[in-house]
Parts: sequence; structure tokens; C-alpha cells
Amino acid sequence: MTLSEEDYIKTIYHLSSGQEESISTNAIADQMATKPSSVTDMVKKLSEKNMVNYKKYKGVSLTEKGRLTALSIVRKHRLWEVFLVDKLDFAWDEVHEVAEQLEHIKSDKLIDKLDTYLGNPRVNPHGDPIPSKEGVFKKSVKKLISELPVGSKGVCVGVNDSSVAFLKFLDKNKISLGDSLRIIEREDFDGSVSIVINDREMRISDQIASNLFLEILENK
Amino acid sequence: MTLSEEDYIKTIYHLSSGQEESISTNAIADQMATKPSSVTDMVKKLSEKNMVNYKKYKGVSLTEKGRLTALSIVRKHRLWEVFLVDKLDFAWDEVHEVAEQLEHIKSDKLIDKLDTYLGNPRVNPHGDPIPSKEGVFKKSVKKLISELPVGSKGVCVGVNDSSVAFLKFLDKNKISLGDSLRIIEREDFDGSVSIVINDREMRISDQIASNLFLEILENK
DNA sequence: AATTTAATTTAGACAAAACTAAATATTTGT
DNA sequence: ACAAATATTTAGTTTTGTCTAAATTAAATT
Repeated sequence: MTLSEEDYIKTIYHLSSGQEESISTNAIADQMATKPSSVTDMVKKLSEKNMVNYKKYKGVSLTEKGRLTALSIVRKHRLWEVFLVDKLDFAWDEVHEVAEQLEHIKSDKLIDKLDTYLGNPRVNPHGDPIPSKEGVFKKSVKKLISELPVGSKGVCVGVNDSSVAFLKFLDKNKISLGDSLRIIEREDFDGSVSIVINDREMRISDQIASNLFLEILENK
Repeated sequence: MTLSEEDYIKTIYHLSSGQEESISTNAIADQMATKPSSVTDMVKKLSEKNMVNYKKYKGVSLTEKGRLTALSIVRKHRLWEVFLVDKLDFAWDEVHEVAEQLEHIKSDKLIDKLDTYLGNPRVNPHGDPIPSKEGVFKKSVKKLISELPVGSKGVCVGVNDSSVAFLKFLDKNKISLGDSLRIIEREDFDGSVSIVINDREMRISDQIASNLFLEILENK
């Protein structure tokens, strides 16, 4: 697989959100900042290699082989993201560009050892799941803390209400996007929730819980 | 700089061993497993970019700009080698291939943070010096332990006598190539030497000391 | 110093991956 | 259902880095 082929496979995977959807050449071209005619050329090549299903004018979808290839790239990308944030102290929103390069490094041994070194993480700093070597992984969903049952754990990935007041509250309480969070207890009376965030326990009101999105792994 | 350009710069640097020697296109072609005519093409391009001095039929040498570029690549290569051995537990002789890929990752921030994370190492697992960000570094030399003064420290990089008996001795005493070693004291009477290797102190005879090569940094 | 040999460069071609412009399908609106 | 608009593909170029074969220069030998 060339670098360029890998980029196409990854883009097709993301555009079809892991499903078997057929993706248009134009959608791929937009996403990759290239031209539709270039996409047609590459897609033919990938079809020759049995990485994608392609019928003229009918769009593209990944074959099983293509899907596994995509998952291996996603695995590498997300493991490197964990490395950059946990070990090298990058901020969670500055890792993408570098991980984009690192994901193309070819060495199974390297990825195995990196995985072990990082403690076999299940999610990247954004809360997205990391596929296993065999391409197995849990889907993740994004939900408000107020919608989740006691015991859930996940990563803060967004806010509903981005008012200055709310963001200030988060800042004051040292809650950042990318932080890991677990729900310990919920008070039925007022909907307030007790959480552990960065090994620190605190209680947040229902208003807060209804404005903070968590990315969690589905337990299927 | 493209990947290919970087490989040429690095090869020219290594063939001229950091000096201003003029290197023949054939030598470069041999080293890179490519054809002399390809080298001529690339060398012209690098000359346009002021990375090398090139006169037809007269060979190639790096300009100052080219030398600094080469040192930056060498720095990245050797820092990644330290990472692979110290953190990921690779053996010292299996890191080259992977480091060869990692050295092309483009991110100054990444390398700065990696350097810090590794504790600003001065040498790679082979005992080769790591240039600073500014391209400054000490030369290294390879000498027998018996030739070095008390106080010297370096990395074991080779043996003079590779007889089975000697290698068995090294194995039994847990001395491996790549190990760090410091000379504590020398007994004038028999030439035996007291050393610290992997935080363990031991005494070796003159025969041993005259058969084990150390790579040390020159203190100029 | 002339000739042979070896090294190096030039010229022309190729493959990968991209692009532009033109041609062809498909979808949409009436 | 048909014309117009949009999406997709084809054909023909371009760039980068490589190659082979031929031409040229430099080095070695006699």
C-alpha cells in the first residue's frame, strides 16, 4: 500500500462511518481536497486490488479487505495520538496533524510494542475507540452526562451550551475537553451527579450535566 | 524537502563522514541501490536548492545548508532509536529500519518533546552522538577499553577477538553490545580494569579490556 | 601521447499520482 | 417524459523520481 492509497482507504472508511454505504467520488474529492477525476483513477486502482467495490457512476464501498486495512490505519493513528498526549504532553487538539504522518509507519512490531507501552488503551484522547490488532472494536456514542446511567465512563468531547458563563465554570473547575470522566452517583431529587474526573471527585448540577457531552464505548 | 531528497542528503552526509569530501555519483548510487544516472538528476535538483555543491564529473559535497539538513535528519533518526530501545524495549540491532521511516516525520515540536521525554540523550544505543537542535555535536571515536583513561564512559560497540570463548565470557557476565560502560579504576600492575556496566560494578582483566571496543564522545 | 577502460552525463521513456477540459451519465424540475 | 443541471468518467498533460541506452569525459595503461 502506498501512502496515497492508504489515505484514500481511510477517507472512504470515515465517509461511510464504518458502514457499507456507497460513497460518491465527489464526496471523496471534497474531503481530500483533490479533483473527482483523480479519485476515479485511484478508485479503479483500489478496485483492481480488491480493496473497494466500484461500479461506474454508482459510487464506492470498502470490501472486507479494505475495511480491515482501514481499521489498521485507524488503530495506528489513535495509538499515536495517545502517545503524543499521554507521554509527550501534547494538547489533545494538536495531535491530529502529527498522527496523520505517524499512522503510515510500517512495522507491526512497533505498533504491538507501542500498544503495550501505552497500557493497551481502548480510546484515543478524543474518546474514539481503538480497534484491536484483529480489527475488532466497540462503537462509541456521544451523549449528555444527564442521559447516561450511573457507572458510565467516557471522555468529555463537547458542550451543548457554549456560553461564556458555562465555559468559565468548566475552566474554574479544571474540566477540559479530552478529560476522562466517570459517573459515580445521581441524586434523583435534583438530578445532580457525582463524578470522578482526573482522579478527583466532585458533584455537578443537572444544568451542568445536561450541557456536557461524553463519548462512551457501547457495551454490546 | 521530499522523502527522496532527504535520503540523498543523508547518504551524502554519511559517505563524506561529516567532512567536506567530494563524493562520486557512483558511490551514492551504490549506497542507495539506484543508478548513477538517477543520482545525477537528483544532484542537479539539490544543487538548484543550494543543498549541495556540484560540478559535472567532479562529484558532490554538502553546502552548509545541506549539512544542517543532514544533521537534523540524523538527530531525528538517533532520537527515535533511543525511544525504540529505552521505551519500547527493542533490541539495539533491530531499530534501524523503523528509525529510517520515523526520521522523515515532520514536526519540530514532536522532536523537541521527544528529546525532553527521553532525557536529552547525547548518544543513540550504538553510542553515536546525537546532534543538538542547532546541529552541534561531539565527534565520537571507537577505542579499546585498554586504550582509554580512567573516567571514560561510552557504549560497547564491538569486539576485537570474536572467539567463542570470549563471546561466552561476555554472555556469562551479562555484557552486551549497546550497554553503557564507565571506567572506574585501572590497576597498573596487571592492567586489569574496574568498570561500571548497567549500574553494576565489576573487574575485568587486561585481556578482556584489550578486546572490547567502546564508542566514546570526544571531549574537545 | 595515444588508446583503452571506466566513470559520468545526456537523451528519451516509463510509472504513479495528480490536473484540466471535454465527453458522457444520471438526476432533477417542470 | 424531456430538457437542464449536476455528477462522473475519459482523454490527454504534467511532475517527480526512476530507468536504459547512447554519448561524452576522465583516468589508466601501454
